[in-house]
Amino acid sequence: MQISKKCEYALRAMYELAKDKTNTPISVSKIAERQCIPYKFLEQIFSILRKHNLVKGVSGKNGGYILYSPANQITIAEILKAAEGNLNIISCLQGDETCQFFHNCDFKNFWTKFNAHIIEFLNFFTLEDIIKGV
Amino acid sequence: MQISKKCEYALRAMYELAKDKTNTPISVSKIAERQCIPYKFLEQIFSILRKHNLVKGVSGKNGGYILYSPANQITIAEILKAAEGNLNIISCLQGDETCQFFHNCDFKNFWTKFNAHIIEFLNFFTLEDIIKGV
DNA sequence: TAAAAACATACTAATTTAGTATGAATTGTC
DNA sequence: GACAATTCATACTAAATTAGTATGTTTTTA
Repeated sequence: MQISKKCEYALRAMYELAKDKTNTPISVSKIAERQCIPYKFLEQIFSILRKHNLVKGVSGKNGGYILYSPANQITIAEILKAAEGNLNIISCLQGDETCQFFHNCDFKNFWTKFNAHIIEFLNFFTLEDIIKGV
Repeated sequence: MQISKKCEYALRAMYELAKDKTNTPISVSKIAERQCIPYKFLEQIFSILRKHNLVKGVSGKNGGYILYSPANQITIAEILKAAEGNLNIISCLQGDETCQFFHNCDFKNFWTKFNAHIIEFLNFFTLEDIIKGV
């Protein structure tokens, strides 16, 4: 039940982009430095964020990344989902049928509600909210 | 952000005890069999649950475990917290000062709220609720 | 006294997480 | 056109965590 470094870094990186109002690309190295994130690890994370259309990459000199959408339209859920792959708290919720009790599970209702509760929260807040201090 | 097997097993084990209305001890081996949990792993889990006063152990032949309190007084939060050690979603919330931003973190408000949201949910439901179908 | 159980602790194997390494492709500047 | 700064791509490795085993001792009932 821990938030991974990857998720934390993804959020912090997106936050750095969101804070910048110049709308010019910011390089991975600058963000890595500002947020104390290992450079090469962050490069990987940006690659994922780009593939999920959360950022746009600008190649070449003076290149970098910018947000794909306005900060008030990017939810925390989207960022975490991209970084983590999914937002399911337990594998049966993503269709892992290897569980003995997959088709008759006394906990499925509970897990489903719990997961929905979490996702509802993460969907509610955007990057803009973090900038405003939550 | 995944629920560990340990947590899942702890919940299932507690649930097995809660379902039994005879109030006589149930052995680890019976619960392991009923819930398809590796026996020795489950023994360890019960040891933890006992230390957290969630179950009482009865040694010797015909021994086993019984719930420490009525099922409607044992919350899911208590069980998960015992199994996991804590319910913090991110290490800074449990006082990990190694983070660069420990004293000035733009995300602390958000994580605190998120964590509270999760714990509130887990505190609300008891074992009895699971038996009733959530 | 034998069997069935909890209780204790150390070890190991598997998996996931976090991070490195290497290099190709793109683009602006001199 | 060369060079530098950047993204983009992919494979590898090291550290940490999770999941599970192994080897006992102690307690209690029949």
